[in-house]
Order: sequence, then structure tokens, then C-alpha cells
Amino acid sequence: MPFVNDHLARKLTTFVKLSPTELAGLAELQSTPVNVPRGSDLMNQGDAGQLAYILHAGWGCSYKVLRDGARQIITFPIPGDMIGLRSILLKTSDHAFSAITDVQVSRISTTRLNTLVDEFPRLATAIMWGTSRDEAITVEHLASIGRRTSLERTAHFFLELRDRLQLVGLTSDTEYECPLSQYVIADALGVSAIHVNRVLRQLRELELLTFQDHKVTIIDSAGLTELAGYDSIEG
Amino acid sequence: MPFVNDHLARKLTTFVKLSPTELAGLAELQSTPVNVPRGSDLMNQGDAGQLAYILHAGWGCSYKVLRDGARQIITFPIPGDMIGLRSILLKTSDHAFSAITDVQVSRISTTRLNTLVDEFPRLATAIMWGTSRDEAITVEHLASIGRRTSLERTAHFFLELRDRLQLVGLTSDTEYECPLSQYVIADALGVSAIHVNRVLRQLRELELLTFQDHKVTIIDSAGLTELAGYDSIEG
DNA sequence: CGACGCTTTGACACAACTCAACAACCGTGG
DNA sequence: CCACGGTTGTTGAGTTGTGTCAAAGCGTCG
Repeated sequence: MPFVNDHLARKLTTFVKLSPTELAGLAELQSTPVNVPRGSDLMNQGDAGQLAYILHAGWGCSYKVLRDGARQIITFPIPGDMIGLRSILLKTSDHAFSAITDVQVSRISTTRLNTLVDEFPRLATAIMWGTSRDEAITVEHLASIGRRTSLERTAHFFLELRDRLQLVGLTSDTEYECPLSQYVIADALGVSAIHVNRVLRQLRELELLTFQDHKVTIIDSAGLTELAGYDSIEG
Repeated sequence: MPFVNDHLARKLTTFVKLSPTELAGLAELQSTPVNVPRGSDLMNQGDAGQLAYILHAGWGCSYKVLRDGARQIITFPIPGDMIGLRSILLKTSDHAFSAITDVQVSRISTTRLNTLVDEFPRLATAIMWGTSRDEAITVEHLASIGRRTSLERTAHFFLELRDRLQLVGLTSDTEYECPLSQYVIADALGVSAIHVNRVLRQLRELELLTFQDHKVTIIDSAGLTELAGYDSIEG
């Protein structure tokens, strides 16, 4: 197996138990890793599609840019997440992916993916479960931006991120590394960077959560959950 | 074929040409239609999953409700669109669907869907293309709420709706039926109903678009497109 | 005919944005 | 080793977009 921590396998097996041969197939899909240096783009809006990736390590963001240059971040993929899967069937990619830290990915060969799911149909189901779950997160994000205040929205964001990281074993209950700048968080939450700063201060003063030195500390999980109206992600 | 207008087939064949037997299979999937009276819910948040539908006629909305009772509409499915497909693989449905007018749907049998895509793999590809396209629309909606002003957002909304209706032949270039109240539009755009009213007045005064008597009239398509920063949906 | 839902408008309040300035930090090159 | 520019974080003041509350007009349907 090419990776010590197969985050994708870890994620998918919370949904279905996979046989050793299925796991081997999944591992093989993740071969030939490539590094993407921080600050560079892996794919751009309008790129011809047919390319998808699996993220192994590092932080990045999927985003759209609007005509006036504003940016909306769709999601921060974490290890074990697929990137750009949607663009396989569309003519062009509808979004871009940018590496925030140095990032390690492997390209998914579409043909290999096809033969793999032919051979192991349960793997297809597991992968589609993963994409359904990602979609549900996007929809929750939509509801968050549309109908939550910036304070609720920010609380929700950090709770969801915690649960996603926990699913692949990258965090404890109360603390996790998060190398995002306030500008980047602003583009995800649909507010200005300055306002993110003010909201983070509020969360700190309410003794709910701190975000300092690229580290999130959840002080009062119950209080945050209540404030955000957060339901943990279900399978 | 059970329906004179197979909107789903019309939509999918813009992506791949389907053979007569494939079309027959698709038509059979849409048998046993049921009526959903306006105002009633077809599915609710938290329902046990494993049920999906195809919309044949009428208007409804997929939405989430937040803990405080606020509602965020995710999308207005139109004839030929699938409803609740995501919930097939998740334990519970992450969203609800409510009929705005009387609505005609047919339930998709999961087992029949499975045997069908086994028999006609190209059908699976076509359906997944459709879901990819729906996802792209949701992502665009997210960007719209996060980063466009309410004026741009409203313009974008009506242009996108026009293009979606056009794909299944339910509108001309400049005018379409749209039986949505301003309250409903507000819940889709993430603003208050009163503000929707103000924005619609602005669009009218700018001589870009009118929304009256459940009818949308696009006066200045180019102007609207420019204002909204709208890119037509691509396959 | 009355009740109800939807639209429209005005007045006011408040959340979030913009602009501006400064502090802290970091990697880089002299 | 330090000086430097660039990025990020922090805070204040004033502005603007949007929400809330209130009320009236209008259709439609029972």
C-alpha cells in the first residue's frame, strides 16, 4: 500500500466494510502522488475536464471566481477527499483548486476508475456515498451563508471542520491545526476579512473558541453547537 | 412511453444520444406517476432515505430548515429533474421537498435503477452527468449568495432559471411562467421577502426584467447578463 | 361579503462593508 | 546579522445594504 495513512479508505470504511482486495484496488488508485507547492493552482475554472485527484496531505481550497474578481470558496478538501470529481463528466471544470500549504495529491485515471468500479461494484457505491456526503456539506454551506448570521456561520464552520478531520483521524475533540488565514476564511464564509477578525474576537470573548497561530481550540463545544445550530454530519 | 413529453430524456440527450432501447428503459423508470397536491411535502429532512423521484410537471422546492425555523431553498427542480437522489446513499435525507403548485412525480425504484444501469451503462453516465450539472448549479448558487449583491443575485437567478427551462423546452427566450411568491424567492436568495420586492422594483425601473402575475419577462437579456455576471450553463 | 395571502411602501435599526492606520510576523537579500 | 518589504492580524470611524416593524392596497376564494 503506497501510503501509511490511507485517509480515503479510512473515510469510506465508516460507511461500508471493504474487503482486502477492494482496499488494495482503492490503494492502487492512489498511486503516483505528486506535490503541489503552496500558492499554486492544481486546476482552473474553465479547464477541460476529465481530471480528478485525491488529496493526501496539506490544505487547499476549491473555489469559484466571479467576473468582478470576488472569490467564493466552496470547500476545503482534507486528506481522503476527492477533488474535481464533478469535472469528469462536464466539459469544463466549474471551479478551481488552489494549494494553501504544500499539498500532496494523486491523479485519478478515469479509465482506471472505470475498470475498478466494474471489478468492485461496492467500491463504486462507497465512492458515491462519499460524493453524496460532500454534496450534503455543500448544501449545508449554502444554508449557512444564506440564513445564518456571521457569528453562527463561523461557529458552524469550525465545528464541521472538526468533525471532518476527526473522520480521518487528524484531530482530537478539542483542538486542531488549521493553517488558514482570515482572508481565506472570509472568502469561504462570504464576509469580509475584517469582519472575520471581529467575529473571531467575539467567539474568543464568549469563551467558545480560539483561533490563534493556525490552531483552533474549541473551548465550549456544547455552547458552540447550540449557537451554530449544528447537527453533526451523518452518513 | 408513458409521457408525451419525456423531459428527462430531452435533457439527457443534450449530453449523449440514447438508443431507442435506452430511451425505453428511461421511460419505464418514470412509470407509476403520483400527484402531490400543492402545499404538501414529498419528503422531509431526516426522513429515512432510499427514496428518490423524477419531477414531471409542476413547481416545487428542495430546502433545508435551520433550527431557528429559517428556511433556505436549495433549488427549484423543474420537469426532468431528479429529486432526492442524494438521499439514496445517505442514511437520512438532508433536505425536504415541498410542492408549490400541484406536482406530478414518479418514484424511482432503487433496485430498478440498479438493474437499469447494469443493463445500459451509458444511461448511468447520462444520469451522473445530470447530477454533476445539478451540483454545479448548487455551487453557483453558493457563490451567488456568498459574493453577489442582492440585485446581481436576483438577476442571476432569473437568467439561470430561464436557461434551465429552455433545456426542456418550457420557455421562449424572453418570457416564462414562474408561479413563485416573493416569499419563496426570498428563501432561495437568502434575503427577506420585503427586500425581494425592492430588488424586483429596481430591476423593473432599470428596464431589465419584470416579474408580474407569475410571469417573468426578460426585457434586456444582455443588460441582465452583464449585471449578474452570468455565464450560461455548460455541459 | 369577509378573510386571507400576497404585494407594496415608508421609517427606522442594525449587521456588515469600506477606508484608514498601525502592529506583528516572516522570509529574503544585502 | 540586520534591514526590508510583504503578508497577516487588529482596531476605529463612518457608510451602506438589508432586516424588522407597521400599515395599507389588492385579488381571490370560500
